[in-house]
Parts: sequence; structure tokens; C-alpha cells
Amino acid sequence: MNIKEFSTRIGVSPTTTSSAITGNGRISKATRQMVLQKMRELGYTPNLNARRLVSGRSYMVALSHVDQKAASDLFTMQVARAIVGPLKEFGYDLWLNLAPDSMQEYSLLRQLVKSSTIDGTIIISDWSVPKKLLRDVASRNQPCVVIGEKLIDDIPFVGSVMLNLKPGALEVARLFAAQGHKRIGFIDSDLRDRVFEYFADALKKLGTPINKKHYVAAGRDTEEGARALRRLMSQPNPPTAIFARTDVLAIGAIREARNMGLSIPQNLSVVGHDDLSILPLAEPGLTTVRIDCTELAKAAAEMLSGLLRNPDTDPEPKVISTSLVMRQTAAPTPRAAD
Amino acid sequence: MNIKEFSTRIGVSPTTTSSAITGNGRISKATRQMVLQKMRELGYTPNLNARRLVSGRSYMVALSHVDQKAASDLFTMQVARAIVGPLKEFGYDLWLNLAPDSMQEYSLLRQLVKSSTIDGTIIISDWSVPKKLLRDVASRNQPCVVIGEKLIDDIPFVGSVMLNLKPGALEVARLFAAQGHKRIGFIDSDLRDRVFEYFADALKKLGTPINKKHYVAAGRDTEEGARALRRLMSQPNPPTAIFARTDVLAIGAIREARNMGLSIPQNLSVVGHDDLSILPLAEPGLTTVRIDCTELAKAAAEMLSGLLRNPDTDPEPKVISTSLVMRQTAAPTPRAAD
DNA sequence: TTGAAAGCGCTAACAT
DNA sequence: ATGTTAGCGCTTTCAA
Repeated sequence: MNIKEFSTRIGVSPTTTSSAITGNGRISKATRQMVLQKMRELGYTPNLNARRLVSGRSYMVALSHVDQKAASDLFTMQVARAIVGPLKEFGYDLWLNLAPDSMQEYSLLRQLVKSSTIDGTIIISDWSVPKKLLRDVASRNQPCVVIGEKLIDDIPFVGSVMLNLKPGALEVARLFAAQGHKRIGFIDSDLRDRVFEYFADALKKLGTPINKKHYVAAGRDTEEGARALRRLMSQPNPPTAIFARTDVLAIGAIREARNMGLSIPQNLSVVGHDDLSILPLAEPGLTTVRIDCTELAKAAAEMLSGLLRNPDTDPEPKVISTSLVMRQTAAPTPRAAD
Repeated sequence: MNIKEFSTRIGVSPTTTSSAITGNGRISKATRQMVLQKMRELGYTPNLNARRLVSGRSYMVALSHVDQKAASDLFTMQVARAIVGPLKEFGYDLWLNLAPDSMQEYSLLRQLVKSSTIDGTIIISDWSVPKKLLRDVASRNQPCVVIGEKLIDDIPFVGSVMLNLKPGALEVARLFAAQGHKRIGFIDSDLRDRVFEYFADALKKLGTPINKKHYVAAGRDTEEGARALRRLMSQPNPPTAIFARTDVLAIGAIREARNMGLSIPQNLSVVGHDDLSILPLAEPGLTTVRIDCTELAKAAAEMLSGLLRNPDTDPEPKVISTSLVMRQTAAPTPRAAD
């Protein structure tokens, strides 16, 4: 059944039915209720594709993660779940852009270009913002907001939800200082962000600067975390506390430390970063730095819907700060304890 | 730019452009190549919503998981990733149905009813098949395939990818028997499937029937796994090997066992079920039963696309069997070993 | 092998 | 407050 048939059957014009559905106000409350009621009775549902065609909007936005590694899936899923609600409130559905193996970020582009499939995009950037892509997007007037560490302010009309990783890093530094740690290690990931910078700065100001040898660059998986830990602990004066750039690295490090007979946190404190939702599964007590996905999702949804409503205003960037979550893998140094 | 403008600009009719894009054969190879080339040059992309409207198809299928718990997200994501490729080969995009908090499986129904948004559905059922929903779906001629333990053969036109959980359970039983275990425990989840049944039957035939007291019903999270383990191990003659219905339960059980001072697998063997992709993170060496997501995804995609092409044939159900993955948490009993 | 024309189901300007 | 009409951009008969 289409709108015409339905309308004649209930004795109104298609326009009336249409306005009853979209709720555009030109209709009386009574008629509207009547139409909605009849819709349920007769089981009429409007054809969205027709609406999409005529209105030039799809009422869908894509969520795309530049970094398609499975490790990031968890974060993406977390964001997706958080964002789908707020988005719905603005009348939009979420389309999760899963790239089929080969085609990476460009799949997104195609989706965008294919236009009319989505009205806008939320990009979870892996700290190495894909400027090319963004320029392309912006040039096509595709409303777009980027979630990432970098504040985007050089590309017009692109919204920016910035993750400020500084407060969390600071808190970890303060925590370690307060716990009396003097030799502090850092296991970095290949995400190109400034967590280490923030952390090192803070430690210096606190009077316990980090030793070059206590910085280890690693990658993404637990194996690399483990390897980094071995590197750190095999030194003459090994750290008593370690901050790992990702929870996954921290998990690997902790596992390896335990293999070496160390107790966490009695012999060694370890703090992670990101507060992944699977954390309770892998390492329930991991002290870590949280990124507040709910807040982040709300901000992104709001910003995008603003852009959707009015594509010609540069949206105000929004900053989401990290914060320390105290659990059980960090404790005072043995010496400081007694 | 629309098809009309594009076509006049390159000097053909809209019809020709259209057939070049859809590849419907009525066009000469040369013309087709020319049109495709020009499309790239001029940057013309067809409006999908128009195509959707006129063709009555959306070229999208939904993936919906009845059980919206976060624990299942991992499995869903695994399936989604596996399925998006095969689907694309049949010309379909995947739309992951994430319900915004409140609205459960019915959100799916709405999406279906809203029709023309999706052409079909893949439902990951939580072993308690939602028959109502399926009947509704089937009655609206929405092609649909269900992934789950139950073989669906009583609802016409609904495809069924059945997970045969028997082979895996059998293998575990045989493994424990071969390793000389006599007292064998089972930690069940609240998924209503027959893994325990298969397992118990096999053990009985192998001459080491399971003791009633060695069956513990649990839920979903690590905490419940831990609690179950305490229950099992606090008995006079505790099991020397345990099969847990989910990896998550197994992880909880192992953690608790270690807390109690037991070594895995020296003092106690533990086998999980599902082979979740985060396993390497939580418990890298867990011996477990694998569900082959790739095969499953391929089967589901193929079946659905068949149904899409020809909605009036009852598709042949497909069975995917589980199998044991040997890793490091199962070993011969101490007694059997010496 | 190609073109012209009709119409998919809806919304929005323009009437009343 | 409601109805009439003209398209949205494409695919698909039908005709050449």
C-alpha cells in the first residue's frame, strides 16, 4: 500500500498523511492522531526510499573507523553503542562502516560519494588524521565530525571532538609520584599521540624525570607489551612503576611480569590507557585511564546533527578529557610503603 | 549531476548510462567501457535512493542479534566482519542493527516493516529462537536467515544456518577421557542449548559418566565462572577437568582456580567454548571449542542472497560444526601422567 | 544496440 | 487546515 491508496482509503489527501507522519505542524492535532491511528490499523508504512529521494536526505549517518584493526573494534563498538541513542533522538540511524578486508578508508569515501546513502559521517581517527579524506569530504559538503586526539580547526565545516589525553596522563604522573615511585617506565604504542610527552613533562615537574632507558616503543598487541616489559625489567635499575599507552600493552606487560615471578602491584605498578570494555574479562583490576565514550558519543551526535541542520556554520570543537580510574594494579613502592 | 545531465554531456541516453552501470547486458562492451570511463572523469555517481525507489530494492541487509548483551557483541562483531565481504560479492551492504538501549528485537521488526530500508535479515539467535518474530518476518516475505543452534524447518522460507555443537562437545569428552580424567565437571551458561547433553552422553559412553554434583549452572560473566569453580572445587572429590560452556566462564574459572593456588593445567584442566576473538587478550592459551565464523558467514550470506534472488524456494539448511582447538589449559591428570 | 517516455512513492510549493 | 500538482533521479517497458 502506498500513500495515495492509504490516503484515499481513510479519506484524506496524501499531503495530510505526509504531514501527519513528518509532524510538520500544518495539520490539526485531531487529524494527525486519526491518521496515525489508521496507519496502525491498516498497517501502512511509508516507503523510506521515496522519502529519501524526494527530500534529498537519507536520515542515516555513517560511523567509520580509520584504523580497521580488530583491537580497535572494541573501542568502535563501544562508541557505536553509545552514539546510536543520541543519534536516534535527532532522527538519524547509524550505519556502521565495516570495510570488507581490502578496501580501507576509501570505502568510506565511496560511501560518501555514492551520496544520498548517508547524510553525514563520524570518523574515529587513529591520531593520524586522514586530511586528504577530510578535505574531500568537506569539499563535497558532507557534514562530518572527527573523533580523535588532534583538534581539527584547519578544515572548514569539519566538526571536531577532541580527546584531551593530557589530564589522564597528568593524573598517572601524580599518582606514581604520590606513591613514591622514582624509577618510572613507559611503554608506548604506535598510535602517534602525545601521551608520553604529557606524562614525561609532568614527571619532570614533579621532580622525578623519566630515564630515557625507561621508555620503550612498542606496537599494539600483548606480545609487544610483554617484550617491552622484559626490556624494561632486564635493566640494572628497573622501573617500579610502568605506564602503558594501551590497555592491551598493559595486559601483556602484566602477564609477562607475573611470568617473571613479580607480583602486581606489590613489586611493580602498572597502569593502562583507554579503559576498554573487555577489560573486566582480561584484567579486571587494571588501573587505567578512561576515555568517556558516553560523553564523547553525545558530543559527536549533537555536533553532527547541528551540522546536518545547518551545514554552513563551523561547529565549536568539543573537548573530552581523560581521567584516571583507580583499580588494583598500582600501589606505593615497597620502600615508600614502610 | 544526475543521470540525465550526465548522459547528455557524454552524448548517450539515460537508458544507456543505466545499463552501463547495472551491467544488464543489452549494451555493447565498448559503449559500456566508455560510459564507465566518463563517469570517473566527470565524477558522476548515481543516486542510490532513486534506484532503490524504482527498483523496489535497497541492496542492504540487516544483521541483528537477538541477545543484545555486550558479551555477545564480540561474537556479533566477529560474524559481521566475516559476513560483510561475501555479502558485498552478492551486491549487498550490511547494516548492523544496534538497538538503542530500550527497544529490543522489535526494533528489528520495525526496520523490516519500514520496508524498502532493507531487503533481508540475518538474525543471530540466542538459542531461544524468536518464533513470533520469524513468523512475522516470513509473512511479510522478508527473506531471512537465522544463525543458531536450532535447525529451523517449521517456518517456510526462513533460511537456517545451524550450529552443530555436538562434534566439539564430543571431542572434549574424548580428550578428557584420553587424558585419564575420571572426575569431570561442567559449568553451564544460561544459553539454552544442548552442549551439556552432548557432553554428558559422550562421557557416559566412554565409561566416565558425569557426577550430578559436578554440574553447575551459571550465567555469563567471569564472576559466575569463578563462583561455579568454587562450588565445584569445594566438594570432597573435586573434578580434575572442567568444561565450561563459554570462554568467559572458563576465564573466570581459571582465574579463581589460580587464586586458590591451583596450577592450570597441572592441577586442573579447563576447556572453554566459542573461541572468541578477544581470547588471546584474556587467556591466550585457553583450550576451547571453535565456531567457524568465516564458514558460517559465507553460508549465511550465500543463503540470503539466494533467498533474495528467489524468495519462493525453501533454502536448504546448512550445518556448521564446532571443533576442538587444542591449546594449553588441558593436560593429562597427575595420576594418569605418571 | 540504443532512445523516448512512463512512473516508482513520496514531499513541498502553490492553491483553496 | 487541507487538497492539487509537479517533480526528486532512476529503471524499465516499448518502440526504433
